Amino acid sequence: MADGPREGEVAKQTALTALRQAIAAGDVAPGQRLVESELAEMFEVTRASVRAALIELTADGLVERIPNRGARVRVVTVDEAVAITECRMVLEGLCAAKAAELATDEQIGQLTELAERMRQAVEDGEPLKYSVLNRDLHRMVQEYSGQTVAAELLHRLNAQIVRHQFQLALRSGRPHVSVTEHLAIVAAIADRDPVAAEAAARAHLRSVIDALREPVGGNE
Amino acid sequence: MADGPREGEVAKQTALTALRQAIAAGDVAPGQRLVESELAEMFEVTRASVRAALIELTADGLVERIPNRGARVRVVTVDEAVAITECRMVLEGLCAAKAAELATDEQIGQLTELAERMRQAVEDGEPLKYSVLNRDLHRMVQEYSGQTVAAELLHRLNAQIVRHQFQLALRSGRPHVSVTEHLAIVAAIADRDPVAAEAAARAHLRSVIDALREPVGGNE
DNA sequence: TTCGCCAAAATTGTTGACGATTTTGTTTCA
DNA sequence: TGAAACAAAATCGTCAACAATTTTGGCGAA
Repeated sequence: MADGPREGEVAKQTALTALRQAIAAGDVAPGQRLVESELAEMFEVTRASVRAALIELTADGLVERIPNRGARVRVVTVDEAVAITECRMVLEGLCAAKAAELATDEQIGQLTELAERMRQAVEDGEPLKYSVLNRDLHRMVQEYSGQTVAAELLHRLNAQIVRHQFQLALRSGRPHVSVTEHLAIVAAIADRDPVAAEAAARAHLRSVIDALREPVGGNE
Repeated sequence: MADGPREGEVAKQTALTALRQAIAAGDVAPGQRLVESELAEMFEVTRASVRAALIELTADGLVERIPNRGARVRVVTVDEAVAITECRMVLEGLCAAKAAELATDEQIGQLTELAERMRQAVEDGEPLKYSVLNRDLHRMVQEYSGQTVAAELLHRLNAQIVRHQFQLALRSGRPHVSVTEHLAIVAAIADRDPVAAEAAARAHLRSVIDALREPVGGNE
C-alpha cells in the first residue's frame, strides 16, 4: 500500500506520485471512489494537496472527477483501450520514422543490442524480462526520434492502459509473435528506412489491437 | 478583458474558462507572468480557484509552472509548433481514414457541402470565412471518425498553437493551396477510401508544416 | 408495501491566514 | 569598483475552518 510522505518532497508531489503509483500498481481498483479526506490521511498531507493532485491526474485521464460528487479512478473499457492504441499506432509510427532518419550510429547500436536481448529473453522463456525490455525499446525509439511532443502524448496514453497492457503481457504465446514485430522495427530503423520503420511500428500496434479485441486467452 | 464570475458558475470553472479565453485570445502575452493573487483579483475568485485552474492549464500545455516561482504562459517556438503539427499530421490521418470507413451517407453529404462552401469562399476571396470553414471541416472529420481519443488529443494540440495557426491564416495565397488539399481529403472520404483519405490528410498537414517553417510571407 | 418528503451525515467547494521559498535591493568589506 | 552577505519584499505552498452540495436513512401517507 501507499506509505507516508517521502522525506524532502513537498506535500503535493508526495500525494501526486503516491496516487500515480497506487493507480499504476492497481492498489486502487478501477471505479473505486477516491475520497479526499481519506487520501489526505493515508498520505499524511492535507486535503488541498490531495485536491491538487487529483486535478492533475484528471487532466492526465487517470481519474474522473464529477463536480460535488468526488473523484474515482477512471475505468478504461476495451473499446477505449483499442481507440487509445490506435492513437499509439500512428504516434509510434511517427517516432519510428523519425528515429530512422535521425538516430546516430551509436544509438542504432543500442537498439540492435536491445533487440538481441529481447530475442534472447523470449528464447529463454522469460516473459517478465521481455516485458521490461519491451518497454525500454519503445522508450528508446521515442527518445531517438527527437519527437518529444509525441513521446509525451504516448507517455500519457500508456499510463491510461497499464492494466490492459499488463493483461496482454500475461498471455501465453504473445511474446513470440511480438518479438518478430519488434525486430522488424529495429531492422528498419537500422536500415535508415523511415517508411519501412513506420510500417513496422504500425504493424506491431495493429497486432496489439487485434490481441486486445480477442477474448482473454490462456495465461501462463 | 475578462469580466467577473458568471452567475451560477463555480469559482474554479470561472477562473479556468476566463484564463483559457484570455490565453487563446492573446490578451496575455506569451511569457507573461501569471501571478495568482493578481488573477484572483481580476476574476473575482480566490487564489485556490486560480491555482486549480493553473494546474489544469499546465497539464494542457498552455502554461508553464515552476515550483515556488509561479506560472507563465508557455511560449511555443516554431520548432515546437512543427513537432506538434507532425503529431497532428498522423492523428488527423487516422481520423480521416476512420471517417472514410465509418461515415454515413448523410455525413458525407455534409462534408461535400462544406467542401463546396470552402471552395466558394476562396473563390470569393473571403479568407476569414474560409478560416472558419476550415476549422469546421477538421472538427467534422474528427467527429465522423468516431475516434474521440484522437479528437481530444488534437483539441489540446490545437490549443497550443493557436497563435501560429492564426499567423498562418493571414498569409496571402495560403487558402489557394490549402483548399485543394482539403477537397482531396473530402473526396477520398466520399470515395470510402481510407488509405487515400489518410494520405490526403497527411499531405495537407505536411504542407502546413512546410508553411510553418518558411519565413513569414506577405500578409494580406 | 411503496412512494415522496425531510432531516442528518458525508463529502466536496471555498475562504482567509500562516509558513516557506525565491527574488530583489542594499549594505559592507576586500 | 566589485562581489559577497544580508535584509526586505514578493510570491508560492500549506493549512484548518467554514459553507454549499449531494447522498443516505428514516418517517409518514396513500
